[in-house]
Amino acid sequence: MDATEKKLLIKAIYDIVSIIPRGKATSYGAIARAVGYPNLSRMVGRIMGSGEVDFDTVPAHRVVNSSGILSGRHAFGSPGRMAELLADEGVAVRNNRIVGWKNVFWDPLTEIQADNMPHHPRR
DNA sequence: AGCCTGACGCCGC
DNA sequence: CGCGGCGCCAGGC
Repeated sequence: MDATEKKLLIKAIYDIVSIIPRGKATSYGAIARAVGYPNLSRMVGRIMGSGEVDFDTVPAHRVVNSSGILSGRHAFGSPGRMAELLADEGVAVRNNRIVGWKNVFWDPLTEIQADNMPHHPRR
């Protein structure tokens, strides 16, 4: 993967993360699939934790692993900060894991398609 | 080039 | 549900 491709990939990832709704969360793998690189879930995590992400504009706290576990919590300053940010949005966290993960999970692929069909109800 | 690491994910037990 | 094992792949050394 050359520098140009990587740059585009990073932008695509930021775009996805930026539209994760409040009260929802998605996973590294789901983002990787949405941007067309299904095998690069690890790289999504690497980028989120690279220190280059502006947490004020990119809601990185809404990205967890496929089980709903806050695997990136150590990058938020204090240990409980990530859970705190989620709690403020109505997402409960217990033992570093999102409570009711299946219902909180927001899949970029299916949800973005729903956004493009304004004449049909979407949740 | 080889070796190790890791905000990952899937499967089996 | 937890845990280990394995596949995955970019980056750092």
